[in-house]
Amino acid sequence: MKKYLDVLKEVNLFTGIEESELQPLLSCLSATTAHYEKGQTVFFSGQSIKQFGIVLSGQIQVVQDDYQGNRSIFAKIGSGNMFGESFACAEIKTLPVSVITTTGSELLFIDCRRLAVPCTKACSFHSRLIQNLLNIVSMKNILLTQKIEITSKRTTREKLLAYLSAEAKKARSNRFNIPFNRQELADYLSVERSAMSAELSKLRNDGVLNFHKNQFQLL
Amino acid sequence: MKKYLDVLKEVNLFTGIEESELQPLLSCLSATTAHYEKGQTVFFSGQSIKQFGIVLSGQIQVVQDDYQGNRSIFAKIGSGNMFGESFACAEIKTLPVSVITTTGSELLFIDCRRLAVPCTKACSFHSRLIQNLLNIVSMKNILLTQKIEITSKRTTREKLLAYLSAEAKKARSNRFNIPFNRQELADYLSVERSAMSAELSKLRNDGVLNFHKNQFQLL
DNA sequence: TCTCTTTCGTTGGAATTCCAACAGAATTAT
DNA sequence: ATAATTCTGTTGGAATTCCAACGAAAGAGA
Repeated sequence: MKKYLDVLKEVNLFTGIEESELQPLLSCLSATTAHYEKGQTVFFSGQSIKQFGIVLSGQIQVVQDDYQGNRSIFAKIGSGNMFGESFACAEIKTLPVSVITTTGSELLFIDCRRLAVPCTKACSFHSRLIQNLLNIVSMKNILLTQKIEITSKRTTREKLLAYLSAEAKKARSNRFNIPFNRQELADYLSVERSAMSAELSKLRNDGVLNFHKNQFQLL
Repeated sequence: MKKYLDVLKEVNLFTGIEESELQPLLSCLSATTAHYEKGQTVFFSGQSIKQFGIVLSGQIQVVQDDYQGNRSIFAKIGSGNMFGESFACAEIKTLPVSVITTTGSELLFIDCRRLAVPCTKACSFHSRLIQNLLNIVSMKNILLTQKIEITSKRTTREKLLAYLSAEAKKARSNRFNIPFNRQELADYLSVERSAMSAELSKLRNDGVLNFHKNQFQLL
């Protein structure tokens, strides 16, 4: 666990927690780690979860597949970030999404109830963690609201522009990289890959943007 | 404020709070009420909010309008429910949505920071409220995820079926009422109203469902 | 370096949505 | 009760997306 302390101290769940408190905290919470290979399913759609995860290394995606084989990507989550926290907190009976690894990954798992309920040791950090968790879940809601802004656009062109504008704003530059390949971007925008490529080419020909692989520039 | 105690004690923010504690709690939090007429804007897109609202009576919608005049409805919220809590908790600088009343409404406003930070009186309910708020924000997260499930479908037919199936599940019956008129339903599903009506007619002719106004039955 | 696999962009046809316009039904206001 | 307004469903054409197929470019593995 020590090898990941550098990662963990940057996790916003632990904001305001002294570095020296991290190890006892994780012990108190019975946190566990697990290694996953690329392409493995961490949480299956339909299951009930009580633990959420933190990505120590690697990358995961939150996805939903329909019966026709269309995949929707809800989010891509990298090192130092959390996943599944809302479902674990709400104690939902059937997870509506799956969580899969897109690279080999080390993941940390924490039981939500143990975090939220003060233990017999009356550890002082429980209330700090709950405050932090409230802030994190609120921020996730804002990200989901932004995703709805994108998926509720009527045309592929509008979805692309909404997404790329948001990425530019996040990068504070009109030159930025996106974290998806073409198929993943199409799945994130819920459109068809080849039609999206055609639309990207049109946008370039119209002088709206330039791109090369995952590098984009808004003009 | 007394007239709404019956409503307030059912609000899940106050779960586990004694009815006798409600009035002092609201005083401690400097909660305020306001009356809005139908069609008024409660929160404007772009503003920064520190307070969230509780609907005492009436109904509000969370919406987003684009420059072409297309409206997306994110949610419709009625009596006894909260709105804006994720944005207030996260202290976001620019609200990405607007909140408007669809009927005359009485709304209660609570400052998120006052709720989350124990006051000088060391009132005991702050930690209970934060636990409740975490649960509520998590549940909102799940509702947003369910909305993305709908808006990420590729066809109007699929969006309708996804939405109506979810409403049936919520009603625990294949006969149920939906809370929208046709234009509102189209805005909620992010599709065009007349095309959606045509698709509803097709679904009825295909023997998939029956409907009359806002009454639906899945076959 | 070569071979195999994956990714990306293009294309044309089928499917679907959007849009404007309209008429009739339902609702609201007088 | 009547008039005005709003809501709903229909229609046809334009616009757009999906889809399958394909070839070229890029990347990975031997």
